Amino acid sequence: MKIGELANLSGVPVKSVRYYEEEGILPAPRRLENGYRDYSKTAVAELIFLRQSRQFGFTLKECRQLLQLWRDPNRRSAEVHQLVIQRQQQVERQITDLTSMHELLSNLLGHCAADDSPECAIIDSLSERNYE
Amino acid sequence: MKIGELANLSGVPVKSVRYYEEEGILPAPRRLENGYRDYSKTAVAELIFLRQSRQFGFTLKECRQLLQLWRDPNRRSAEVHQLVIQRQQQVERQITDLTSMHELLSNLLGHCAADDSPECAIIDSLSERNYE
DNA sequence: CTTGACCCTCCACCCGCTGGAAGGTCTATA
DNA sequence: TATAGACCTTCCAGCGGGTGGAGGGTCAAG
Repeated sequence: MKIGELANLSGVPVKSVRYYEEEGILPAPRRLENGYRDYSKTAVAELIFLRQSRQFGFTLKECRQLLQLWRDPNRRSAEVHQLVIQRQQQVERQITDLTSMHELLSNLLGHCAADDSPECAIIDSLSERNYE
Repeated sequence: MKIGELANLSGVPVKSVRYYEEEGILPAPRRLENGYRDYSKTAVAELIFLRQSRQFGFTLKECRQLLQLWRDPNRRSAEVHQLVIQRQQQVERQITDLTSMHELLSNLLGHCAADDSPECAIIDSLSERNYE
């Protein structure tokens, strides 16, 4: 199968497929006589796995590890678990940070008249030298 | 004042100050006879404002707008308010997305034995063609 | 014989910096 | 006076994770 079909079946753009190959995340496929890349069904599965992993916010580096575990019939599921735990903790941190940011933004908004006058508590607040 | 002192007073790295100038977010300062950049107190205030805005997750483009409003004595506070509202909505979206991601990760983790065996519900789950 | 849909490689760009090379300038000290 | 060290300058490269486009080759249908 050529790269276009692979892209269709996996839901990963052609450009990204070539990028993943370049980055060594996917193995270079064999080539047809005319130089076109020729993929097997395995590649479809790998790319679906990759796409899903990316959707969970794993970096390409982490995806590479996950993919290696995916390929390895002797993997220890604890290793996979560990990677996912790490990712989850990162997500938790991000949520915490964004939540406090949201609160701060609410505070700012609460003190702004939001009218035609130039007085603006938001501007004033952002001018203060906090958290240095 | 030279760029190092400005950096110290504002809490913005020297490299970033030059970058902001290059990007047209900060005006180019006058130069000393030896070619060194020479800043006024205003620059300190601008950079503090910029740093705070960045901490709230505004892009540099948005920071440029905010800074223009900051400088403009005839600004309408409604404009500032609008930018902040937009940012807050973005934060809300991010939190929503991360929260559902967190939930999905929890599901994955719940079904994984996390031991020495290769069977792994996480791997299986990531291999499925969901949400296509 | 041409059109259009593919495919190829290579280079540039996005954002928001950060690091480093290679060099100039200024002050303090031996 | 020489030199060390702390500054400052410009320019170029790289991060992650792609995306867009130029400039070309290949193939099947009409």
